[in-house]
Amino acid sequence: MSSRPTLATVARAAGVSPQTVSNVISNPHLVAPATLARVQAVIAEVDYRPNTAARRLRTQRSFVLGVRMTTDMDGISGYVLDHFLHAVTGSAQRVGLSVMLYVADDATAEMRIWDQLLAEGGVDGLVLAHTHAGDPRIGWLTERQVPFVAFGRPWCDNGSRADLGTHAWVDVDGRAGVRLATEHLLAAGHRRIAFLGWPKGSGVGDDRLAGYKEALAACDDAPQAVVLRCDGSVADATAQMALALREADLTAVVTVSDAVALGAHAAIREHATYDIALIGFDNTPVARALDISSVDQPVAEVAERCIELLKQQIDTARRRQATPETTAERQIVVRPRLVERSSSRTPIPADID
Amino acid sequence: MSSRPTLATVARAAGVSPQTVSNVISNPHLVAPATLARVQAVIAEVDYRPNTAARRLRTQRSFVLGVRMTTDMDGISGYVLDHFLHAVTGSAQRVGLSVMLYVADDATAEMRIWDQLLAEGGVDGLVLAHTHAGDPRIGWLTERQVPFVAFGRPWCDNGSRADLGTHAWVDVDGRAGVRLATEHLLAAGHRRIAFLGWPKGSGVGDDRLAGYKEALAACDDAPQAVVLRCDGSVADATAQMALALREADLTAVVTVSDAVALGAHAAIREHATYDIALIGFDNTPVARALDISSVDQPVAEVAERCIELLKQQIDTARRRQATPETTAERQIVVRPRLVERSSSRTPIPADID
DNA sequence: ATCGTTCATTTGATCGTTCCAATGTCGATA
DNA sequence: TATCGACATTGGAACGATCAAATGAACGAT
Repeated sequence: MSSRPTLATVARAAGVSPQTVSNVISNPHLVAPATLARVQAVIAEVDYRPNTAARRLRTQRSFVLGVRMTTDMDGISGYVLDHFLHAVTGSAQRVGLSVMLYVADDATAEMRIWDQLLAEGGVDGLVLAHTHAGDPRIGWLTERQVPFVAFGRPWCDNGSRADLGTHAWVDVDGRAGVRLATEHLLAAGHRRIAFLGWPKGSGVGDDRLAGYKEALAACDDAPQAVVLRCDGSVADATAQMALALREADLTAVVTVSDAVALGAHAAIREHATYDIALIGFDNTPVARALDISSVDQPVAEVAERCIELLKQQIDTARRRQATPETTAERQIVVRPRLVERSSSRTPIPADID
Repeated sequence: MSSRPTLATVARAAGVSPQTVSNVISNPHLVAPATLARVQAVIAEVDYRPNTAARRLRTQRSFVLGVRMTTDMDGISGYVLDHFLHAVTGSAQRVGLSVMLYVADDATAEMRIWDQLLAEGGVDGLVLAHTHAGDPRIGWLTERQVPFVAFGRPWCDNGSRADLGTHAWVDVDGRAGVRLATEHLLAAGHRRIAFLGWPKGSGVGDDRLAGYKEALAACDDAPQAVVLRCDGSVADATAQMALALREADLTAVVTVSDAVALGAHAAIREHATYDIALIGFDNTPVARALDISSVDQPVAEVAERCIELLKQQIDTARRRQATPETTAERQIVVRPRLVERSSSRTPIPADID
């Protein structure tokens, strides 16, 4: 009934003290080369693995990140968060951290859970998503000096974009993404391009819309902007798109999301007399399935950056230093890319324009 | 600079020994009512929380479950696993366990990670998905007596259904689900119902197909079975459905998945001269968005059962008893339900039949 | 009055690691 | 030769809880 080897076991076998074995594992540079090799050989031979519970107790660190498990009822866009979570787990794993999930019904419940996790020493840091300006959670974490990073800027949902906070976040440049999509259509010769977005006032939605306008403004021909809006659901997207098809002579549409693109797709199939180019946003399986071009969020890169920022905070917080980086260095925007599919390669009708 | 209170702190304040405080928390029934109340008052007052690292070190348990984070490239069906993960996290949380994620590229990598997690004392048990007959992982875990439970039966993918293993699993009765869907259509008067499934040989797919056949066989009118197959992709589903529409006079279709339903939906919209009833499987956001009826997998219940089974194993494994339950008691099948939407309420054309 | 039980509580050891400070060794410098 | 500093290693304590066994008190049975 031999139980797992411990530091002491290895130490005895290698003829050194437990502390030296500990150093071999955590601070190899403190150990003389010859000793290092010998101890490492013993470690390999007896298949020693450090006990994380003991390490956590002694170091007062958990090496664990907390992430809230959400299920967007909207669903189609939940895909992005799902992939983000996957990427975060991978990135964390690579730097010796692990990801622990929790669920909470609302912000209050979430803070209650944090309180517990932090008090019990369950987590060293947190990864957030869906932050908004004035989000109580941000203040809560900041006050308590809890290391955390958010996926997404804390947009103001009233339309203003004053305060992007001082906390660490990583976001995808939605404006650049939509601009990319619009420019792609312009380059293909389209001159009657609509943008089908969300209601005015959503930070993310307005940002993406801005990208559309920028692209048009930068175009020599200066085509007229056609801004359509829907509530974000597939059904309403279909309705609004159908309506627009009756009134305007469009050759292309850029949508604020793939859910909306799906709705637009249906309307086009049903009501358009000729094929209309379509580009969505998020590059979800639905877009892939229906061969709809879409703007792809580089979630893997976002995740990698998040973990970097978080690890920095955790490491410096431990040494009780003030965080040295400036706010700007802790707020990162990454560029999305356009995934071209057949939906944006439709021929432009000759009799239009 | 007051750090968090410990057992000793509380013990001193309450005038008892640390062990008594420990009992108040973990075994209240061992403590006299008066003492219990007094200690609990102190605990509340100083806001004491037990340190998990210390508990884990002493008890040699982690109270953590490992779950592999996957991202189905198929995507649309990834939705089910996503919700399952959410539910598992919630159920675990409710019984004092937490969920830790890890990623792995293949079964070998996964076992390597397990080896590490188990050796380091990182997890007490595992939750698996996507098991199949002869899955090397099942043997690996069984040999090492690691508590685990799987979502889904370990189907044989060669068509036989001999061995469902002796390990614990919870699955959704796909056959019953499709039978439910088919019966619903039969009750509505449909007599020309097709089933659009996956290629022969997939355990899950064949099981669902069996439900279709059962329903038809149980019907007095005994309509003819029309079994269509596609590779599971949206595109191929569209193609196969379009083909079938040209050859057979169908009034309704049941599909093996929502991805396939999406494809069928497109084909119907494009090629059918009259509206054809449609029922999918998985009740994903896509089905909801397009108002397609679908068979809903009760993932919350599956998760709850999984956690129950797992907790049992963990608790008994710790006491080094042989697991008392029989295999049958550790293999649970739960029934899905049909979510009716407009896609299955289409009128039946009069000139057919 | 003594003994044996049960119940409530305490004592002391232990889980496996890392922190902190001390020790010993060596070569370089004065 | 004595002193210093840099380096390699060690000893002892501590992290905060629980286990296992011992103690003490209360109480009915003998």
